[in-house]
Amino acid sequence: MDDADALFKALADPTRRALLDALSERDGQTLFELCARMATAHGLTSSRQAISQHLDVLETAGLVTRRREGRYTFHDLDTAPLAPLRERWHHPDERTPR
Amino acid sequence: MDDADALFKALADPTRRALLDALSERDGQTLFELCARMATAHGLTSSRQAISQHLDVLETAGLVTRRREGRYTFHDLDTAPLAPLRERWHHPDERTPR
DNA sequence: TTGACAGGCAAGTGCTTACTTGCCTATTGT
DNA sequence: ACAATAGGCAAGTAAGCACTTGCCTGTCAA
Repeated sequence: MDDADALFKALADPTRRALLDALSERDGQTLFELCARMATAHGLTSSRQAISQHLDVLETAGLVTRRREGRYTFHDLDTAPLAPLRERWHHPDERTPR
Repeated sequence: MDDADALFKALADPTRRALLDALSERDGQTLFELCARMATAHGLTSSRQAISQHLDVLETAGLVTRRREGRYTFHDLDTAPLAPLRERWHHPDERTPR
């Protein structure tokens, strides 16, 4: 699975996109913080394990990095893999609609 | 399924992304043209029906429009649904890495 | 008119994936 | 020390999805 495939597969799930939303508001959230935030702010009722597995996928895609400190694991957003996505299929000058 | 979900699901498959690539090079291709292009330029060995179903998904996501003329169905790319994708999760001014 | 061409429709199949369940490890506060 | 906290690991399940198979419709050229 190449990088692009991992990236787009990661973005395909609404829960994972909500996680990126949550992390874009504030970096360094723990798994439990993200679980609470999903339940409240995003109205999702996902279990801890489900969220953890989603974070695994996001980490594989390079969108999330983890750093462990003591018994806490903090999650940070990395938007770098999204950069090539903006270039692709985006040539408004080349195709003027009407 | 909301719009964003349809969009990201559509982008999740590599064959569908290749179809968007092919259509971004030239609009107005027929199903058989796209089949041939997938086989040659993109090295994919997908059947006609498979490609057709992929185009259904892309059409649902609003990324491809179809126009029928006689016995031909021409396919056009529409990048408009991709626009909100550029804004989301990308605020480089708000998060300066390092 | 008849056959070839371009495409549509729908059911079935097998793999992927999101989620659960159950248990385990490590760290911290009292 | 011990219980609570924070999280990891792995197998099982059920739904989704990509693809095939088979057949049908509409269009055009000879």
